[in-house]
Amino acid sequence: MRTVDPVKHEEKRIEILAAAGRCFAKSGFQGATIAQICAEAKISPGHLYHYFANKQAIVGAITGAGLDYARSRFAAMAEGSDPIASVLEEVDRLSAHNRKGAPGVLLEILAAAARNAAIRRTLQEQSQAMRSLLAEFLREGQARGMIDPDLDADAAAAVLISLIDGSKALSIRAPELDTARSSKVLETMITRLLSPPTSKPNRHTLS
Amino acid sequence: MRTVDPVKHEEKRIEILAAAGRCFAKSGFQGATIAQICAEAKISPGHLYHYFANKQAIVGAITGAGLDYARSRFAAMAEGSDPIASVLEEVDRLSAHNRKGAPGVLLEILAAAARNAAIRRTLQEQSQAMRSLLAEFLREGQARGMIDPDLDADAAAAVLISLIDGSKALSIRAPELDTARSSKVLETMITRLLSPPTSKPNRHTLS
Amino acid sequence: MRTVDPVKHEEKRIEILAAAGRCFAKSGFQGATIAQICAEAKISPGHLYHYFANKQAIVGAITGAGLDYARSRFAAMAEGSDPIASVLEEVDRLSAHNRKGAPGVLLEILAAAARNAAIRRTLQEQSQAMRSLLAEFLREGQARGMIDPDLDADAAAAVLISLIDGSKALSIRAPELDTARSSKVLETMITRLLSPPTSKPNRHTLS
Amino acid sequence: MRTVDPVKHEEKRIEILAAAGRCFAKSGFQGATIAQICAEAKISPGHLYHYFANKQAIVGAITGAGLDYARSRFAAMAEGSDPIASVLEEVDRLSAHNRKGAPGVLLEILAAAARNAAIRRTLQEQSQAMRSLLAEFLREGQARGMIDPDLDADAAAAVLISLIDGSKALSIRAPELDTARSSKVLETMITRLLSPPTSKPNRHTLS
DNA sequence: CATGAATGAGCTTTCATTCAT
DNA sequence: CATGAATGAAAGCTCATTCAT
Repeated sequence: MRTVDPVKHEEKRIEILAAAGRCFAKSGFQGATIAQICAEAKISPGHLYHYFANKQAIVGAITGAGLDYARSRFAAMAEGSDPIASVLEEVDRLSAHNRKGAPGVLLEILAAAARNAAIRRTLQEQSQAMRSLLAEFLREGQARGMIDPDLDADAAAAVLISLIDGSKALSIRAPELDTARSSKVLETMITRLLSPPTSKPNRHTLS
Repeated sequence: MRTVDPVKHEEKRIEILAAAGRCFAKSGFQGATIAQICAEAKISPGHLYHYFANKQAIVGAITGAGLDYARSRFAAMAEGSDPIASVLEEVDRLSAHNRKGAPGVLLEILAAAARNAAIRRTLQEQSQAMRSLLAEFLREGQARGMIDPDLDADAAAAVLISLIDGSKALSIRAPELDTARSSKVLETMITRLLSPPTSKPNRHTLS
Repeated sequence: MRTVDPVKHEEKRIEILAAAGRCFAKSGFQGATIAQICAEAKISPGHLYHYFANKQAIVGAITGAGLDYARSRFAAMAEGSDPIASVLEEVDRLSAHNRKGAPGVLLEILAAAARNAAIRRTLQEQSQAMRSLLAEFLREGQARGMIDPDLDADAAAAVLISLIDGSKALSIRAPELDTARSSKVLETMITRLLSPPTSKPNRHTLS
Repeated sequence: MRTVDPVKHEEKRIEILAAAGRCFAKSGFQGATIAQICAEAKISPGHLYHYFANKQAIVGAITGAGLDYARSRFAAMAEGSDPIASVLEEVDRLSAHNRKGAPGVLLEILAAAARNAAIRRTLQEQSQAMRSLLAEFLREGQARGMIDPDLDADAAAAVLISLIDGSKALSIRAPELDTARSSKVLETMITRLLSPPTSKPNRHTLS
């Protein structure tokens, strides 16, 4: 009788998620209210429940989307020819949002994951996927002699990912800090970690 | 008949804070309720307000105490003779709690700081103090030729601190990961960052 | 599907105000609880806050409405031809409620105004408006030779208004008193105050 | 064993009542808290309950004391030779406090009496006593030809007392008003009400 | 006498969620 | 599809009162 256009439905859903994302970034998962999200998305509270079963579902979707994005970035990374440069670029890009003073929703997700099993599971699945991608990329680099062959690729991938989390924290801990300077240290650190022992050209990042 | 024992009062206060800390770790700052904290501390809701003006004050005290602890660790660090070894030890100690699966309250503080000005201020003050301590320590190491003299000490200190935040995140993202392996990468990374360029003894950390 | 009927909303608002008025008259501004008002209005506690931001707003609306009514009566007064008769009629009408034993909310407003700046302001604005109306009415009477020209019209207006407050108090102090007798004295008093000195027909009010 | 000095006990009781009176004047009967009263009286909450069974008892005592004072003033009145002058003086004195901007606790009592049976009873007993005193005084004046013999003494007494309530209200409704001017109207009004019809010397109050 | 720690019922207010229209 | 009125279960917090010391 009524043709529910699934495309339109999906579009609206995404629109609501975007609004929710803005609210979550501003007020946190618990702090943001359904009313706030509805106002931002310009729909009524009742209508929201046509798209999401409850608030938790919105949080879950945002969490998934946020992590999906990060993972997609990592997938794109595998295409570069210089593995270290690719990693640097990616880390830089993902911590770039910090410069705006908006820490985004990542810290919120991490804190929520510590308490909420569903979020935790999503986070861990996405993290594992990212880690696999990155580790594989590092191993390829090792095979090509461009990355320190002694490095534990899996563990190194995990640590590199956690650097991004750390850089989000850094933007809150020290907003007054010159991001150029801290980025440079970050790059030096990653470069020195990944570079093969004999080659020392990476030292140039400090000069 | 007369004097209130201020010692007893302080003891009770600390007892309540401990209970609150447990609740916050379990449910988050917003998720934990006054009733929950009171039950955990075995006092009545009304009585809690003899010790704290409001919930925010409890959050503030917990935040302050948690950060104080971290800072006190950094102050102790300055006493070691080998600066790199001292840094490694401290980073290790502060991310050690992760192994228990209890991420503690640090991620909660970071997420809360993004939205709450009072918490943010506390966090930033403590962070700055820690950064100063650590930067000074690094500079001394540079003067003694034990740390790369080209390193931007202030920025390096900031990044090192954020590594701890990252390691907390890591413990949630990948609890299944062997902490020994990730710790080793972490140590390698720090060692290579801090070591002076000519000396290559630090490479041994991988072997 | 669409428009909120603003008429219905306003009707409900008035309904709630009426319920609140009954509760305030029974229990006072502080004594009446939100739960009590909701029960009286047959709505849920949460729903009340769709119509009023907080309890104070309800008190303010009741205060405003109560005083508006009194002022509207004074405005109507200016139409009589015999000024003294008009004043008597109005004073009588406004203290008439007392006979039911229900003192209404006026004394509550007066007591609250002594401590609450917002209520005080409303009360004073309304009082000033009433006083201006009444003073102007008296001055017209003086011009027409029907009111004692030596009378300070502004001060007399203020005193006449306070007579109504006093009559509310009287109904509580002495409910057993014959209202006909006290009303007669009140009328005599007002008549003798307002009448021009030479004419003595006003004395008849006692006979 | 322990000699409870009943004099000291009574003194303390009065001290507490004075403190309570200040708090009630500032915050109202419901608004003032036991803690506030204790702070003002410089005693502990527990100790307060050695002197009063509960808060209601304090309110009752304050109510009684406040009304006692007013009644005592009326008793003193009976000694003057010119009855009208005595009444004027008394009304003036009792509304004098208003000039300080402090409306005192009378309006609070009136509002409370509308809802609380115990307070109402106290108020009505005291009011009746005052009314009897004043009515008798007026009757004596009538016998001596100094007060209008046609006046209903009882009702007039009631109305005169309510004038004082009204003047308290006036001080809140119109604090900006010149008290000298309103007092003068008040005096004129009372004088004209009470004066015997033939004598017209009272008119001088306006000149 | 005197203290203040302790209680717990009850207050105002918020908010995810439902449902008649 | 879409609305927003309506619900009601908490939440944080207050405060009169009690009681061990």
